[in-house]
Amino acid sequence: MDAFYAAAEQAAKPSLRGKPVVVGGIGPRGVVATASYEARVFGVRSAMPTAQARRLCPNAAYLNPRFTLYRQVSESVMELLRALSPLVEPLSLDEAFVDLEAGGVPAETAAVRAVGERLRRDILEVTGLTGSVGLAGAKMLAKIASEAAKPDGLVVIEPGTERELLGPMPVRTLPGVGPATAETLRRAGIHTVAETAEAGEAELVRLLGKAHGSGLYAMALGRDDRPVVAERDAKSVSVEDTFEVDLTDRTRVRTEVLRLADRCVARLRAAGRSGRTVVIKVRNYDFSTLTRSETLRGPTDDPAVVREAAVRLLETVDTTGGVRLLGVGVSGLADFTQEDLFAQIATEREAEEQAAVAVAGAGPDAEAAREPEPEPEPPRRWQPGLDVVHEEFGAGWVQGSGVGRVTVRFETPWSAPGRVRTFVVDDPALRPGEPLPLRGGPDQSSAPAIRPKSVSGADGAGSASGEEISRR
DNA sequence: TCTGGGGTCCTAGGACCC
DNA sequence: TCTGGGGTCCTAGGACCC
Repeated sequence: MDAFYAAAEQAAKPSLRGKPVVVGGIGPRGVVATASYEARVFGVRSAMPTAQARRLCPNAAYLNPRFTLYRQVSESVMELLRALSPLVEPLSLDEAFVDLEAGGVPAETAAVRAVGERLRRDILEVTGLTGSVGLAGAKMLAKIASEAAKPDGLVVIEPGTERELLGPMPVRTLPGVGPATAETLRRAGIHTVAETAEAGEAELVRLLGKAHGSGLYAMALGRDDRPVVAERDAKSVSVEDTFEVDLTDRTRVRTEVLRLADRCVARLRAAGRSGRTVVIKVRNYDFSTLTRSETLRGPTDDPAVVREAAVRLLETVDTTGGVRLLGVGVSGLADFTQEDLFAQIATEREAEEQAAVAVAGAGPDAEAAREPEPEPEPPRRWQPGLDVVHEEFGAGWVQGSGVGRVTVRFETPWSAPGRVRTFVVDDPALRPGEPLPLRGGPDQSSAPAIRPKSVSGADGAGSASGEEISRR
C-alpha cells in the first residue's frame, strides 16, 4: 500500500486530500510513521523526529495513528490476496508476499501482469486506496520491484534480467542491508550490487559474518529460493513506552514497569499464548539501551509472575540519571498455558524470596513492589485525528485542542470537505467515536444525513470507546 | 524541539552435559 | 600429571524491517 497510514487518513478526511499529512507520534519525542507524498516533497520521511518534520513542513496535518482503522483496511486487502492464492505471507499491515504459482497462475509474464493489474483495481475499489505490485520469480526481487513500482504502479522483473537490473543499484537496495552493513561494505570499496557479487562469498562472510555474508552474496546474484510461508506464529510479545520527560523517581519507574507488565500479559492472553522468558528494556537519558532477561521454569500467562520477574530484573539496573524508555516483553512462547504446578510454585517461591531480600535491603521503596496498585491509565483526551461524534453536528475528527477548547472538523469519508467548529473540552454533546469505514457510506448524491450505523459508538457496542464513554 | 513501537534474526560467550 | 570436542540453553547486544 502506498503511504498507507497517511493515505488512509486522507481517505477518511476529505479536507486532507491533496494536502501534506504526517502520521506518527505527535508528542515532543514522537517520530514519523508515514508521510503522505505531499509531505515528502518537503523532505519529511519515515522515522524522522516529528519535531524535525514540523520544521520542514509546518502546514502539514499531524495525526496520531489509528490502528483500528488500518487493521480494518489491511484485513480487506489481505482478503483480496487470499483470493489469489492460499499462500499469503503478511509482512506488516500494508505489505505481503503472495505465491501465485500456488494459486494456479501460469508462470507467464502476461498472465501475472494481468493478475497484478486486476488486484490493483480491486484494492482501489474495495479500500479507496492505491497499492503497488512487484512481480518476480523470488521474494527479494518482488519486493524490490514493488518498491520501484511505488506509488500506484506495477513492475515485473523478467526472469534472466535480474543481474543486469540489480547490478548498478546501490547495495542499500537489497533487503537486509541497512546503515551499518552499507558502511562496512563502503569501507571495503563495495557500493553497488555488482561490486557485492564481485567481492565473492568468502570476502562477504569475512566482513559481515556467516549468515549475513552468504545471504547477501546469494541476493547479489539474484538468487533467493526462500518459500512464501503463510501463518507464522509470533515468537515474542512486548510493549514499551517512551516518556515525554525522563523518569528519575525509582518508585515511579517501578510502577511504570508494573503497568507495562500488565499490558504485555493482556496482549499475551488475548493471543492465547504464554511465555517462558521475561525481558525488560531500559533506555537511559543518553539513549544508551540495555535489556535484562530471565527464563522461568515453565511458560506463564500469569500477570503476577510476569510483574515479579520484571521488577526483579529492574532491581539489577542502575536508573539514576534518568530513564527515557521502559519496556516489558515475553518470549519463548508456548501455544497454551502449561498447567505445571511445580514450576509455578517454584517460580513464585523464588520470587518471594527475592522480594524479601529486596525489602530487607532496599528500604521503603521495595514495599511498592509487593503491593502494586492497579493502573488507572490516564486517557489522553481529544488527540488530533481522533474520531468524535457530536449530538447535533454528527461525525467528525479532532483537528486540535488546547486552552480548554477542542476544534472539530465535521466530515466523513464519503462527505465533501467539512467545516470546523470549536467546543469547550468538556462539552457533553461531544464524545469519542469509532473510525468510519472508508467505503460503504451513502454516496454523495443521496441525502447528506449520517447513517445511524456510522455512530455505533453511541450504543456502546464499540469496545474501544467503552472506556471513553463511561468517563463522562 | 533528536532519535517510536513492535517485531525478527544473528552472534558470541559461558554454563552445562555427555 | 596443562588445558578434548560437540551440542544445547541462556543471556545480552546489535542490525534490520515496517
